[in-house]
Amino acid sequence: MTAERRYGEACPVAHALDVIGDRWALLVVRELRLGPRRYSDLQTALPGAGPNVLTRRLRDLEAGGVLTRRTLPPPAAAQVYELTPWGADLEPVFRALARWGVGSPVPREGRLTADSVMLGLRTFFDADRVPRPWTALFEFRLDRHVFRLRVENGRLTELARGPADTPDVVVAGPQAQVQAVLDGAPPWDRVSVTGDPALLDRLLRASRPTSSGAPAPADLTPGPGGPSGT
Amino acid sequence: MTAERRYGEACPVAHALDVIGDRWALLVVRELRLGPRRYSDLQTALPGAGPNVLTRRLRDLEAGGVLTRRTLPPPAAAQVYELTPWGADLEPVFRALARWGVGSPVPREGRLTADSVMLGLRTFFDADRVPRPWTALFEFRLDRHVFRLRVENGRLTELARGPADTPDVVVAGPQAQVQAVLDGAPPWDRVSVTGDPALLDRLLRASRPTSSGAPAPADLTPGPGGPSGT
DNA sequence: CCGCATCCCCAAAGATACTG
DNA sequence: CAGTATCTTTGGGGATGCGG
Repeated sequence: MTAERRYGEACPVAHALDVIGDRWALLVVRELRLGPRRYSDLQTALPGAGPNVLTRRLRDLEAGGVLTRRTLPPPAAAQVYELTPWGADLEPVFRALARWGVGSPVPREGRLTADSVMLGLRTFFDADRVPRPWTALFEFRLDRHVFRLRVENGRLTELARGPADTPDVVVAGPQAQVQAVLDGAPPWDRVSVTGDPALLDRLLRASRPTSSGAPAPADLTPGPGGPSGT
Repeated sequence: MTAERRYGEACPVAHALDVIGDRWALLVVRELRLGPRRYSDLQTALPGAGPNVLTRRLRDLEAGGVLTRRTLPPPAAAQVYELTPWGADLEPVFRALARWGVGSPVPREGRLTADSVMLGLRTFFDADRVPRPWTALFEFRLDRHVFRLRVENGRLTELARGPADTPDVVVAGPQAQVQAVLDGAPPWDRVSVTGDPALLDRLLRASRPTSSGAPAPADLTPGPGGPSGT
């Protein structure tokens, strides 16, 4: 009998870490924030985690009540992992962590999963930086990954995988270049923006990370500091 | 060159986890939330972490910019660890984690550090559940640990280690029993409440964890579900 | 193919002893 | 008091393989 690898504290924080504190655990959850995913999706999204570790984390998180394994109905009998309601309640934790992470003194560098790029828009979206009654529907295509994002009455009401129905704006291109656009750079050679670019600009202004809760600088300076990333 | 034990993602969440995602790291930070502590304080607060692990975490967190090691001025030349401003910015992360953790389907059990008990009051304090212009000064003594807690105009403005100056209420006793009182149980045999008990009751009503952001149930039911813990 | 299970190896964590 | 040294144990990274 191993000496219980948990913290063994009644503290809610320690308890939370017992559930989502293991390596890769929270990143697995992140990849489920935009909807169910299959094992292989997670594998490609998190190449650093070997199959054994990934399986282990999925089992642990399932036992912990964070996610469930569901086998899709017979026609396409694939199995997917999805967050439980309690797992979905981790949203504020992601917001807090992401907002803290962007304030890091050391620059962050490396890859970004497509999900992570899109989640950055949601994490840093600030309703106060947008005209009161504003409604728009966006579609983003990062390589093969397609997302839709809806703003209704100045609130970000939907961010999900899959195409949008009659979008106002479609942004499409290689992930790295779409990322650059979301970070404030002008549309590049291989990025196409279909529809009103002003709508996109408005969205990006509302989604720029700010160090505090303070309003963002008025100008959209390119380079680092964009919303890219959860 | 080892294969870099970090996630290697530009995602702010992954980056945050690179800094505070290692085992014990966040609990070390928790123990510094109420002010500087010495190595031995941390050791007794986190007995599960061996001295080697503790030292490692402290060095890592220092390198990560979360805390600093400071040697107190000559008279009492002890060295203490304390949070940097950026480290102190982890407050919202603790709030989010703690509020998520209390919603766990599996009951949490185990010890609680004295700091953790007191931090629960701050984490779950809700200004909306308190009369608008309310001011009070509390002192809590859990075994040898002394804390002061100040409410000014309905806001929790101070929670720190050390005695209070002319407190309105003093709660003192063995930690386990003070904990029970904070969780809603009536004062036990060895817990003394000096001053107006109604003030304490008012504080505890404002600090009960709620599953959502919803108002707490009107009655103070004893048993599990108290504010105990970060 | 997809969804893992198995194996090997090394780096971190746990435990204990000891030292400036 | 504030760690370092040492040893053992565990978990994670990486590759390969296998059944449905």
